[in-house]
Amino acid sequence: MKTPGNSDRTRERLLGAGFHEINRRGFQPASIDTIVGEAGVTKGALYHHFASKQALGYAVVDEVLQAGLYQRWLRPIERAADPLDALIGSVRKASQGKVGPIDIGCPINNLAQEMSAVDEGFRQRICALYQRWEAGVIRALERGQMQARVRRDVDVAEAATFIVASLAGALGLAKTRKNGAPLGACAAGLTHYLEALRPEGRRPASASSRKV
Amino acid sequence: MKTPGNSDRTRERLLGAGFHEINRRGFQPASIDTIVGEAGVTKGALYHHFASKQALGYAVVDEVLQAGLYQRWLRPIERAADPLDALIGSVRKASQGKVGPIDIGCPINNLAQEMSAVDEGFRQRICALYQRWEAGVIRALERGQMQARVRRDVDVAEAATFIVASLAGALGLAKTRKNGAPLGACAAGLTHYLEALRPEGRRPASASSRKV
Amino acid sequence: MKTPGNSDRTRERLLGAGFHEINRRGFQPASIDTIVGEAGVTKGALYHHFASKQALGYAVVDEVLQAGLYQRWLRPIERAADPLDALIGSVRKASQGKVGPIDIGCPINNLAQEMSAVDEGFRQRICALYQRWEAGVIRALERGQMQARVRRDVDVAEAATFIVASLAGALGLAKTRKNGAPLGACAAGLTHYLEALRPEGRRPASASSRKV
Amino acid sequence: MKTPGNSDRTRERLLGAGFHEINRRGFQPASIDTIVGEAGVTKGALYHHFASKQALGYAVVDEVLQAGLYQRWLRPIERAADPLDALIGSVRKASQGKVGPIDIGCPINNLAQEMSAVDEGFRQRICALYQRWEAGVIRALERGQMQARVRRDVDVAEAATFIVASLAGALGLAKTRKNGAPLGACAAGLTHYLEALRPEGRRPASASSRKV
DNA sequence: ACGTCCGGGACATCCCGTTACT
DNA sequence: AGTAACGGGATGTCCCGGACGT
Repeated sequence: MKTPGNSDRTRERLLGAGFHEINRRGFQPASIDTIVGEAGVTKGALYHHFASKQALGYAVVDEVLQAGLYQRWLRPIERAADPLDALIGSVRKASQGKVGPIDIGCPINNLAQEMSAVDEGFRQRICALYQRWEAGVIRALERGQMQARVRRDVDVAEAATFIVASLAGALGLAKTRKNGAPLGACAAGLTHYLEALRPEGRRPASASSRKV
Repeated sequence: MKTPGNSDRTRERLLGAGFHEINRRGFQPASIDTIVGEAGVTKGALYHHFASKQALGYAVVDEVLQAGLYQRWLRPIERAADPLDALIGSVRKASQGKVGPIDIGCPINNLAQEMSAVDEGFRQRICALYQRWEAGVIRALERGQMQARVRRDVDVAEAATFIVASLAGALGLAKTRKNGAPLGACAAGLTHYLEALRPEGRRPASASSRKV
Repeated sequence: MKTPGNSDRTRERLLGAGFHEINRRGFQPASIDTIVGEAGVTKGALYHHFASKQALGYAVVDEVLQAGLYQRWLRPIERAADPLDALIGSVRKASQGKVGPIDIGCPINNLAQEMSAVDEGFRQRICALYQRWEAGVIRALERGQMQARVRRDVDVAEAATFIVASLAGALGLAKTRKNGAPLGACAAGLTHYLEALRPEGRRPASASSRKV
Repeated sequence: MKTPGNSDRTRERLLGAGFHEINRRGFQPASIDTIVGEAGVTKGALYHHFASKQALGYAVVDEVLQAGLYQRWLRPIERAADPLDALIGSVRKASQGKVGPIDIGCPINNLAQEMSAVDEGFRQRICALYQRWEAGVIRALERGQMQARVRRDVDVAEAATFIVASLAGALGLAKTRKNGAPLGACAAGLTHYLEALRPEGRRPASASSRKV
């Protein structure tokens, strides 16, 4: 049980349980006892791997949230033939996903609201996460520009901020509403928004006659 | 000292201190002792006015947050000649406001992220708040339709959800970033978005040539 | 049980139990649980009266140790007809006292050795205690000078420091030895020492022929 | 790296770090983790050399404190031409030494106060140390008797106890006061004390006219 | 001879809410 | 309406020592 090879596994179990608890209750109310119980280890093990609850929280942001962000939002638009459609598609998929209490909501947004004003280390790490997110969206928009689906004069950084903000906001609303409808509204809204960013000629006439 | 009528003042001091602490630390980590200390009363007084910490939190949502929402986001668009411009104006004003740690961020969003999955009573109250917000935006959009600034076939409820989501998201981003830039991006984004909602003829040609 | 009148009694029970535990184990190893158990109250009560374990420790020094010092060492020499004899008498009495684990040893010295280098607040308080002790001895020596039992040219402050140091040291030795013999040796030693402080003529010839 | 012969060096590093920590914080609050950190080894190494924290403490007393006692207090009076002057000289030297937080104070006294009533093994070891100390002083007094500087009828064991007690007490006071003055007072006091132990004729007339 | 991982348990602190009292 | 004393319990942290591997 105490073989050195188990070390990494223990660490990951703790990260997983930590992420789960932080996501369910928030970081501050998250109980160390619950986390170690869920991970199936003792507090001695936790404090061997992490210097403090804060350090565990930081590691959750740096490793778990980062990986989740990439998996769920960045990878789908990374190599898609049409990055803008892929973006909208991700949102639509999220809106139809299981409405379980965990699948819904945005862990990054949760932590951001709770910890930004309380702990500078968290704030910086979450900031970095948002920037990674925006960077991914920026790349998607730039590829859209190359495909002539987005006007060249669009401030892609600003647009990316708006897109990420509306996504985070919709995920938050969905969590409170307990259903995916806000994400659907967000997908529709972003579709309209991107429409306004298209070159003149490519604005589809059909869109204006569809009920949205 | 115990003049009659002090009761209401005590209650409001408690609500104020409660709002302040909840906004600073979150509801769960907020300490009753700190709240009563800030309000300048003792715990007995608090528990005379509120049955529990939870009841105080509910009252903060129902009274303080509701009033703040109206003041900051609903009233400006209520009787404005051009409700859509008033909406964008509010966002722009928020983006330029003092970047103090309290002025920034959205108390509703904070509580929503923290408490939605934890306490059903909070969730419902915050839901009601969001619905009031959306209702106000819906009325603005409907008046926009009457002014022929918004197409008749637009699903105003869905649009309102999108607008509120992007606002809440941008306020959250601004809190994490510690500056109002995301709100600026949101204002710009919403401007573009509303543009796509306008009737064909009224789409300003100048907008498409402006750097945004 | 929760009447306001009980407040002082609870506080004193805590001080008593705190003194007891600090004296038995030392301040740092003293357990809050043991203290409250011995006092028959709960931790809530303790932290209502004292902000921290440190604050309790400070109060023990300021109140309990101070009172004990006065009772055991200062009052006996305060109004004695012959202050020097009273001083020696106190030491002799201590050397014959019950050799229980508590009666022996010097609580002040205990705390001094443990905490002087660790906590500045303790150091200052213990310093003040020692100074009170020396002040009492100084007054005794000055009265000895007026009674022509001590030479006028003796540096009474220095002598008082030496006397207090030898007392504290002997009490410490007695604690380690688990018997009062070191105090007897101290009484004998101080007798000799004071002899050397007497005016020429008053040096008793008999003393030099006694086995000491 | 694991050259043979490193074992002893590791042991001594642990003893050194153990002594340092015990002297700084006391034995009970001393942290094994801090000790091994300071020694630059890991806990595995410590528990290979010592069965427990207690065993390390015992070894510190038996080896480090014993050596320090000999070096600082016993050797100077062992072969001195005039052992009594050498004794006083040692005290005076200590009173003028660097007033660093470590140079001052008496490690034996520290441990004695903390552990005598708590751990019988410590008590016995410290007792043995004190007895070694007294034995050294006894030999010095006996040589003083042979040099006719001390009366033959003096109880040298009792006198040695008094001298050691006053030394330990003065060292303790010096630690609390954070300066060497108590040691100066002790040197002066012991000078007077030894004066009273001299044979009649050898009592220097000059001493009684000096301001002391 | 010594490093790593981790178990079991104690520690000081804080917190919410109640009771007796004014 | 408001206060002070206090109960019962949970929290994050740390700590000693042992099991295991090299």
